[in-house]
Amino acid sequence: MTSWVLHLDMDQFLAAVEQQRKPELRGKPIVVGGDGDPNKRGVVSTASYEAREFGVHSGLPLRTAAKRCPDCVFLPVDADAYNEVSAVVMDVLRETGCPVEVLGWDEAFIGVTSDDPEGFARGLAADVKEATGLDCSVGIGDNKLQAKIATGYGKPAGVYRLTTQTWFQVLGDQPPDAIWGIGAKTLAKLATLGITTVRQLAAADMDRLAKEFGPTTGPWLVLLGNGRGEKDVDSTPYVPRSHGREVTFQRNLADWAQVGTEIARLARQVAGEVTDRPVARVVVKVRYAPFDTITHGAPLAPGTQSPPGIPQLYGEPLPLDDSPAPGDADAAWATVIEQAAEVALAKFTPGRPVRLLGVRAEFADNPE
DNA sequence: TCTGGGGTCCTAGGACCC
DNA sequence: TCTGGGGTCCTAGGACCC
Repeated sequence: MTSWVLHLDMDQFLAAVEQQRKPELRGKPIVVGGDGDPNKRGVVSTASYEAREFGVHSGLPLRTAAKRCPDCVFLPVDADAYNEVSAVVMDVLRETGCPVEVLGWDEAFIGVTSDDPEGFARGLAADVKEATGLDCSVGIGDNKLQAKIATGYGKPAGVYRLTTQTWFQVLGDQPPDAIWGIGAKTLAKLATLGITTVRQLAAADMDRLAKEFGPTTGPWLVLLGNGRGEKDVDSTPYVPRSHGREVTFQRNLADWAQVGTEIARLARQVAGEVTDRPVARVVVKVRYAPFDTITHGAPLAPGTQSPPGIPQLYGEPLPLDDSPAPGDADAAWATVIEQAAEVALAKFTPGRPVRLLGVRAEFADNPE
């Protein structure tokens, strides 16, 4: 018996969920993104395969998508619906008894020991189809990197194996951004070093890349080029490091007083959603027009870091709210987050038109 | 008509300490 | 006139991913 990493990825997940629950949309070009209005600022989250024929893909501005595909049906992102289907998919995977590491709504790694990983993968896909009615693809590899890349070759609704044995045969002549973790910037920088293929990246000098990309990233890139990666599938539940909210305005904000109002609103929203963990810092993000983005943060004072009912990490715990007016503790907590956001906002230079504002809480009890 | 919203992790520079 | 060197923590920004 050999141990494998499998990577399962739902096909055109958001679009497939919508077509599943609205049969009249099946076989049609549909786009899920933003609030479903292609005249507003927003991008495509998922396009159905029919829409992709028109050059519509994830990340494309909705307005551009509407131009390329005037007959596309545009739908808003309905997170509750996708969460529900996602939970069904992940439960099917966990029923195998294998370790399952969830990557998002529609992806997971599964650690499998088998002499027939293709058979196992096809069985999984059949179980997912039976439980949800939806197609998925499965990649098989010696590690997570290989499995993740393999899935792309399996789409749609297929199974593909990519191993150390076949790595260079499949990817050797591909550009480095064929690898998960290498994007446009790294691709361009590698090109300036004369590295334009996976094979060349694999053969590159680690010290040279360490000088160019830093002591961790440089050697890591060479390992990626060789198809090396983590094998361990970790099924322990994921612990978020931060939680935030951001908004892009349909029209840029010119008035800085309005910026303050919006930051306060976002801060109180975040406070209302952070109810069970202490917060170390609040970070405010401002995206100016046209698109340059600045962040500034402010730490929470020890003794004020925990939401109501949660012990402080340091200092005296806040008393539990047993006053005759329930909600006082919640209001105090919202004020703590709002004031930290105000301190962070004060570090910005006011004046320029603002396109996006965000507030993010960084937890104080993150692992490592 | 530019370019969402939710995140993670790494790097580099300054502060600070011994 | 000369102002080391190492370590750690904090902060802001960059790159990437779904």
